[in-house]
Amino acid sequence: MPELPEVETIRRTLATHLVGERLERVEVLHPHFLVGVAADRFARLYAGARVEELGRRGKYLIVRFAAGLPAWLVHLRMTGRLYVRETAPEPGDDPHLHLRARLAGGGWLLLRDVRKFARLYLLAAGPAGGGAEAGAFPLPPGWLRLGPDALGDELTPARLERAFAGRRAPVKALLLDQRLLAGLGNIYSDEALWRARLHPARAGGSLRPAEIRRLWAAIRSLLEEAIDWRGTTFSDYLDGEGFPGGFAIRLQAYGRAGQPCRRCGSRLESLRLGGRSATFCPRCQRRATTGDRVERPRTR
DNA sequence: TGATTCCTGTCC
DNA sequence: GGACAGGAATCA
Repeated sequence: MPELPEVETIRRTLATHLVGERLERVEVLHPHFLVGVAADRFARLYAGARVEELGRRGKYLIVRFAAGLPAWLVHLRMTGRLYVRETAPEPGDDPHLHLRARLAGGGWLLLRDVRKFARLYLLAAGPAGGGAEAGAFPLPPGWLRLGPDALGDELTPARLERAFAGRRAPVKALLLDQRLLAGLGNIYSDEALWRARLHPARAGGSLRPAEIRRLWAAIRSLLEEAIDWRGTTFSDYLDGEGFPGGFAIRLQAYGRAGQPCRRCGSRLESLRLGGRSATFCPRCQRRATTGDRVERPRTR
Protein backbone atom coordinates (compact mmCIF):
# COMPACT_ATOMS: atom_id res chain seq x y z
CA MET A 1 0.00 0.00 0.00
CA PRO A 2 1.52 3.25 -1.00
CA GLU A 3 2.54 5.34 2.00
CA LEU A 4 4.74 8.42 1.89
CA PRO A 5 7.93 6.78 0.52
CA GLU A 6 5.98 4.95 -2.17
CA VAL A 7 4.02 8.02 -3.24
CA GLU A 8 7.24 10.04 -3.30
CA THR A 9 8.87 7.37 -5.48
CA ILE A 10 5.88 7.40 -7.81
CA ARG A 11 6.11 11.19 -7.96
CA ARG A 12 9.77 11.11 -8.91
CA THR A 13 9.52 8.32 -11.46
CA LEU A 14 6.42 9.79 -13.08
CA ALA A 15 7.92 13.27 -13.19
CA THR A 16 10.71 12.18 -15.53
CA HIS A 17 8.11 11.01 -18.04
CA LEU A 18 5.27 13.44 -17.57
CA VAL A 19 6.62 16.92 -16.86
CA GLY A 20 6.29 18.92 -20.06
CA GLU A 21 4.35 16.06 -21.67
CA ARG A 22 0.90 16.45 -23.15
CA LEU A 23 -2.08 14.13 -22.68
CA GLU A 24 -3.29 13.55 -26.21
CA ARG A 25 -6.40 11.57 -25.37
CA VAL A 26 -7.96 10.62 -22.05
CA GLU A 27 -10.16 7.55 -21.71
CA VAL A 28 -12.10 6.75 -18.55
CA LEU A 29 -12.74 3.02 -18.53
CA HIS A 30 -14.19 2.77 -15.05
CA PRO A 31 -15.47 6.06 -13.62
CA HIS A 32 -15.49 4.72 -10.07
CA PHE A 33 -12.29 6.61 -9.15
CA LEU A 34 -13.49 10.03 -10.31
CA VAL A 35 -15.03 12.24 -7.64
CA GLY A 36 -17.31 15.15 -8.47
CA VAL A 37 -16.77 15.19 -12.22
CA ALA A 38 -18.44 13.17 -14.94
CA ALA A 39 -16.25 10.91 -17.01
CA ASP A 40 -16.97 12.60 -20.35
CA ARG A 41 -16.39 16.06 -18.95
CA PHE A 42 -13.14 14.90 -17.38
CA ALA A 43 -11.95 13.38 -20.64
CA ARG A 44 -12.77 16.54 -22.58
CA LEU A 45 -11.17 18.80 -19.99
CA TYR A 46 -7.82 17.04 -20.04
CA ALA A 47 -7.51 16.15 -23.73
CA GLY A 48 -4.47 18.13 -24.83
CA ALA A 49 -3.51 19.18 -21.30
CA ARG A 50 0.18 19.67 -20.58
CA VAL A 51 1.63 18.40 -17.31
CA GLU A 52 3.57 21.08 -15.52
CA GLU A 53 4.66 19.56 -12.25
CA LEU A 54 4.22 16.61 -9.91
CA GLY A 55 3.82 17.23 -6.23
CA ARG A 56 3.00 15.33 -3.08
CA ARG A 57 1.47 16.00 0.32
CA GLY A 58 1.33 13.08 2.69
CA LYS A 59 0.02 10.19 0.64
CA TYR A 60 -1.62 12.45 -1.94
CA LEU A 61 -0.02 12.73 -5.35
CA ILE A 62 -0.63 16.02 -7.14
CA VAL A 63 -0.45 16.34 -10.92
CA ARG A 64 -0.41 20.00 -11.93
CA PHE A 65 -1.32 21.14 -15.42
CA ALA A 66 -0.63 24.23 -17.49
CA ALA A 67 -3.30 26.69 -18.57
CA GLY A 68 -5.01 26.94 -15.22
CA LEU A 69 -6.58 23.49 -15.37
CA PRO A 70 -7.40 21.99 -11.98
CA ALA A 71 -4.67 19.70 -10.66
CA TRP A 72 -5.32 16.02 -10.10
CA LEU A 73 -5.32 15.07 -6.49
CA VAL A 74 -4.74 11.34 -6.47
CA HIS A 75 -4.97 9.00 -3.51
CA LEU A 76 -3.99 5.44 -4.38
CA ARG A 77 -5.19 3.98 -1.07
CA MET A 78 -4.05 0.38 -1.02
CA THR A 79 -3.80 -1.18 -4.43
CA GLY A 80 -3.94 1.80 -6.75
CA ARG A 81 -1.17 2.22 -9.31
CA LEU A 82 -0.39 5.20 -11.47
CA TYR A 83 2.31 4.50 -14.02
CA VAL A 84 3.51 4.98 -17.56
CA ARG A 85 3.88 2.21 -20.10
CA GLU A 86 4.85 1.94 -23.76
CA THR A 87 1.68 0.05 -24.53
CA ALA A 88 -1.76 -0.08 -22.90
CA PRO A 89 -4.27 -2.91 -22.64
CA GLU A 90 -7.29 -2.53 -24.86
CA PRO A 91 -10.45 -1.50 -23.02
CA GLY A 92 -12.05 -4.67 -21.73
CA ASP A 93 -8.82 -6.66 -21.67
CA ASP A 94 -7.95 -5.56 -18.15
CA PRO A 95 -10.97 -5.26 -15.84
CA HIS A 96 -8.93 -3.32 -13.26
CA LEU A 97 -7.75 -0.58 -15.59
CA HIS A 98 -9.60 2.64 -14.73
CA LEU A 99 -7.93 5.26 -16.84
CA ARG A 100 -5.67 5.34 -19.83
CA ALA A 101 -4.26 8.51 -21.31
CA ARG A 102 -2.31 8.54 -24.54
CA LEU A 103 0.81 10.70 -24.27
CA ALA A 104 1.69 13.00 -27.15
CA GLY A 105 5.33 11.86 -27.05
CA GLY A 106 4.32 8.18 -27.13
CA GLY A 107 3.32 5.72 -24.44
CA TRP A 108 0.45 5.76 -21.98
CA LEU A 109 -0.35 6.96 -18.50
CA LEU A 110 -2.41 4.30 -16.72
CA LEU A 111 -4.41 4.18 -13.51
CA ARG A 112 -5.08 0.67 -12.33
CA ASP A 113 -6.67 -0.49 -9.09
CA VAL A 114 -7.79 -3.98 -8.18
CA ARG A 115 -9.87 -2.92 -5.19
CA LYS A 116 -11.34 0.28 -6.60
CA PHE A 117 -10.40 2.34 -3.53
CA ALA A 118 -8.19 4.82 -5.37
CA ARG A 119 -9.68 8.27 -5.91
CA LEU A 120 -8.94 11.22 -8.15
CA TYR A 121 -10.17 14.67 -7.08
CA LEU A 122 -9.84 17.93 -8.93
CA LEU A 123 -7.96 20.65 -7.12
CA ALA A 124 -8.73 24.05 -8.60
CA ALA A 125 -5.78 26.40 -8.90
CA GLY A 126 -5.75 29.09 -6.25
CA PRO A 127 -3.92 30.47 -3.27
CA ALA A 128 -2.21 27.75 -1.27
CA GLY A 129 -3.12 25.17 -3.86
CA GLY A 130 -6.85 25.71 -3.74
CA GLY A 131 -8.55 26.48 -0.48
CA ALA A 132 -12.16 25.93 0.41
CA GLU A 133 -13.13 28.81 -1.88
CA ALA A 134 -11.94 26.84 -4.89
CA GLY A 135 -15.28 25.20 -4.46
CA ALA A 136 -15.98 24.05 -7.99
CA PHE A 137 -15.05 20.46 -7.27
CA PRO A 138 -15.40 18.49 -4.04
CA LEU A 139 -12.21 17.77 -2.15
CA PRO A 140 -11.64 14.86 0.20
CA PRO A 141 -12.52 15.82 3.80
CA GLY A 142 -9.15 14.49 4.89
CA TRP A 143 -7.33 16.84 2.54
CA LEU A 144 -8.73 19.90 4.23
CA ARG A 145 -7.53 18.74 7.65
CA LEU A 146 -4.26 17.21 6.53
CA GLY A 147 -1.46 17.66 9.03
CA PRO A 148 2.16 18.55 8.24
CA ASP A 149 3.96 16.23 5.86
CA ALA A 150 5.98 13.69 7.81
CA LEU A 151 9.09 14.69 5.85
CA GLY A 152 8.49 18.43 5.75
CA ASP A 153 10.08 21.16 7.87
CA GLU A 154 6.78 21.90 9.59
CA LEU A 155 6.92 18.62 11.46
CA THR A 156 9.24 19.29 14.38
CA PRO A 157 9.61 17.37 17.65
CA ALA A 158 7.84 20.27 19.37
CA ARG A 159 4.91 20.02 16.99
CA LEU A 160 4.70 16.27 17.54
CA GLU A 161 4.79 16.84 21.27
CA ARG A 162 1.87 19.28 21.07
CA ALA A 163 -0.06 16.84 18.88
CA PHE A 164 0.40 14.03 21.40
CA ALA A 165 -0.15 16.09 24.55
CA GLY A 166 -3.00 14.80 26.67
CA ARG A 167 -3.94 12.10 24.18
CA ARG A 168 -4.89 8.76 25.66
CA ALA A 169 -5.06 6.99 22.32
CA PRO A 170 -2.23 4.55 21.57
CA VAL A 171 0.73 6.16 19.87
CA LYS A 172 0.30 3.68 17.03
CA ALA A 173 -3.16 5.10 16.31
CA LEU A 174 -1.90 8.68 16.54
CA LEU A 175 0.83 7.98 13.98
CA LEU A 176 -1.86 6.78 11.58
CA ASP A 177 -3.93 9.94 12.07
CA GLN A 178 -3.26 12.06 8.99
CA ARG A 179 -4.47 15.17 10.81
CA LEU A 180 -1.49 14.99 13.15
CA LEU A 181 1.15 14.10 10.61
CA ALA A 182 0.67 13.12 6.99
CA GLY A 183 2.22 10.17 5.26
CA LEU A 184 2.49 7.19 7.61
CA GLY A 185 0.43 4.04 7.16
CA ASN A 186 0.50 0.73 8.90
CA ILE A 187 3.90 -0.34 7.60
CA TYR A 188 5.91 2.75 8.51
CA SER A 189 4.15 3.36 11.81
CA ASP A 190 5.21 -0.13 12.96
CA GLU A 191 8.71 0.50 11.69
CA ALA A 192 9.06 3.91 13.30
CA LEU A 193 7.96 2.56 16.69
CA TRP A 194 10.38 -0.34 16.39
CA ARG A 195 13.21 2.04 15.57
CA ALA A 196 12.32 4.34 18.43
CA ARG A 197 11.86 1.37 20.80
CA LEU A 198 8.38 2.47 21.80
CA HIS A 199 5.48 0.16 22.58
CA PRO A 200 2.62 0.77 20.10
CA ALA A 201 0.00 0.76 22.88
CA ARG A 202 1.62 3.54 24.89
CA ALA A 203 -0.77 6.45 25.31
CA GLY A 204 0.41 9.33 23.15
CA GLY A 205 0.29 11.72 26.08
CA SER A 206 2.51 9.48 28.19
CA LEU A 207 5.53 9.91 25.92
CA ARG A 208 8.29 11.98 27.43
CA PRO A 209 10.00 14.70 25.34
CA ALA A 210 13.09 12.55 24.85
CA GLU A 211 10.94 9.70 23.56
CA ILE A 212 9.08 11.97 21.19
CA ARG A 213 12.34 13.30 19.84
CA ARG A 214 13.49 9.71 19.34
CA LEU A 215 10.28 8.91 17.51
CA TRP A 216 10.59 11.99 15.34
CA ALA A 217 14.17 11.11 14.40
CA ALA A 218 13.11 7.53 13.69
CA ILE A 219 10.35 8.71 11.36
CA ARG A 220 12.76 10.93 9.46
CA SER A 221 15.54 8.39 9.01
CA LEU A 222 13.08 5.63 8.21
CA LEU A 223 11.24 7.55 5.50
CA GLU A 224 14.46 8.82 3.94
CA GLU A 225 15.93 5.33 3.77
CA ALA A 226 12.73 3.88 2.39
CA ILE A 227 12.74 6.51 -0.36
CA ASP A 228 16.37 5.68 -1.12
CA TRP A 229 15.24 2.08 -1.63
CA ARG A 230 12.31 3.25 -3.76
CA GLY A 231 9.67 2.18 -1.27
CA THR A 232 8.26 -1.06 0.06
CA THR A 233 6.64 -3.61 -2.19
CA PHE A 234 4.80 -5.91 0.18
CA SER A 235 2.12 -7.07 -2.18
CA ASP A 236 0.84 -4.60 -4.74
CA TYR A 237 2.89 -1.46 -4.89
CA LEU A 238 4.75 -0.54 -8.08
CA ASP A 239 6.37 2.81 -8.87
CA GLY A 240 5.55 5.17 -11.73
CA GLU A 241 7.50 2.99 -14.16
CA GLY A 242 6.04 -0.29 -12.96
CA PHE A 243 9.00 -1.42 -10.84
CA PRO A 244 8.78 -2.77 -7.28
CA GLY A 245 10.50 -1.05 -4.36
CA GLY A 246 13.44 -2.57 -2.51
CA PHE A 247 12.65 -1.78 1.12
CA ALA A 248 10.48 -4.82 1.93
CA ILE A 249 13.44 -7.03 2.90
CA ARG A 250 14.63 -4.26 5.21
CA LEU A 251 11.45 -4.12 7.24
CA GLN A 252 12.11 -4.92 10.89
CA ALA A 253 8.61 -5.16 12.34
CA TYR A 254 5.76 -5.00 9.85
CA GLY A 255 4.74 -8.44 8.63
CA ARG A 256 7.28 -10.18 10.88
CA ALA A 257 5.07 -11.32 13.77
CA GLY A 258 6.41 -14.57 15.24
CA GLN A 259 9.83 -14.01 13.74
CA PRO A 260 12.90 -13.02 15.77
CA CYS A 261 13.60 -9.35 16.43
CA ARG A 262 16.72 -8.42 14.48
CA ARG A 263 17.92 -6.36 17.44
CA CYS A 264 17.48 -8.75 20.37
CA GLY A 265 16.22 -12.06 19.01
CA SER A 266 12.90 -12.07 20.88
CA ARG A 267 9.82 -13.24 19.05
CA LEU A 268 7.91 -10.30 17.60
CA GLU A 269 4.31 -10.05 18.74
CA SER A 270 1.22 -8.62 17.17
CA LEU A 271 -1.83 -6.94 18.63
CA ARG A 272 -4.79 -5.03 17.33
CA LEU A 273 -5.02 -1.31 18.02
CA GLY A 274 -7.77 0.81 16.58
CA GLY A 275 -8.67 -1.84 14.05
CA ARG A 276 -5.11 -2.16 12.78
CA SER A 277 -2.47 -4.76 13.41
CA ALA A 278 0.60 -3.58 15.28
CA THR A 279 3.72 -5.72 15.25
CA PHE A 280 6.41 -5.00 17.80
CA CYS A 281 9.19 -6.49 19.90
CA PRO A 282 8.02 -7.13 23.47
CA ARG A 283 11.58 -6.77 24.76
CA CYS A 284 12.90 -3.78 22.82
CA GLN A 285 9.60 -1.91 22.93
CA ARG A 286 8.54 -1.99 26.55
CA ARG A 287 5.21 -0.63 27.63
CA ALA A 288 6.65 1.22 30.60
CA THR A 289 9.15 4.01 30.04
CA THR A 290 12.74 3.01 30.57
CA GLY A 291 14.60 4.40 33.57
CA ASP A 292 11.67 5.01 35.88
CA ARG A 293 9.96 1.81 34.99
CA VAL A 294 7.15 0.77 37.30
CA GLU A 295 5.61 -2.66 37.06
CA ARG A 296 1.95 -2.62 37.82
CA PRO A 297 0.05 -5.80 38.48
CA ARG A 298 -2.07 -6.54 35.45
CA THR A 299 -5.74 -6.87 36.15
CA ARG A 300 -7.66 -9.44 34.18
C1' DT B 1 -13.24 6.24 20.27
C1' DG B 2 -14.75 2.03 17.83
C1' DA B 3 -17.19 -0.42 14.40
C1' DT B 4 -18.55 -0.52 9.71
C1' DT B 5 -18.13 0.24 4.89
C1' DC B 6 -15.91 -0.02 0.55
C1' DC B 7 -13.37 -4.05 -2.60
C1' DT B 8 -11.12 -8.27 -4.15
C1' DG B 9 -7.14 -11.27 -4.09
C1' DT B 10 -4.88 -14.32 -1.09
C1' DC B 11 -4.31 -17.47 2.42
C1' DC B 12 -5.70 -21.02 5.64
C1' DG C 1 -15.85 -21.09 2.60
C1' DG C 2 -14.47 -17.74 5.50
C1' DA C 3 -11.16 -14.61 7.53
C1' DC C 4 -7.99 -11.19 6.54
C1' DA C 5 -5.57 -7.23 4.59
C1' DG C 6 -6.07 -1.91 4.90
C1' DG C 7 -6.94 4.22 4.27
C1' DA C 8 -10.23 7.00 5.04
C1' DA C 9 -15.09 8.28 5.52
C1' DT C 10 -19.05 7.70 8.16
C1' DC C 11 -21.68 6.35 11.60
C1' DA C 12 -23.06 5.17 16.57
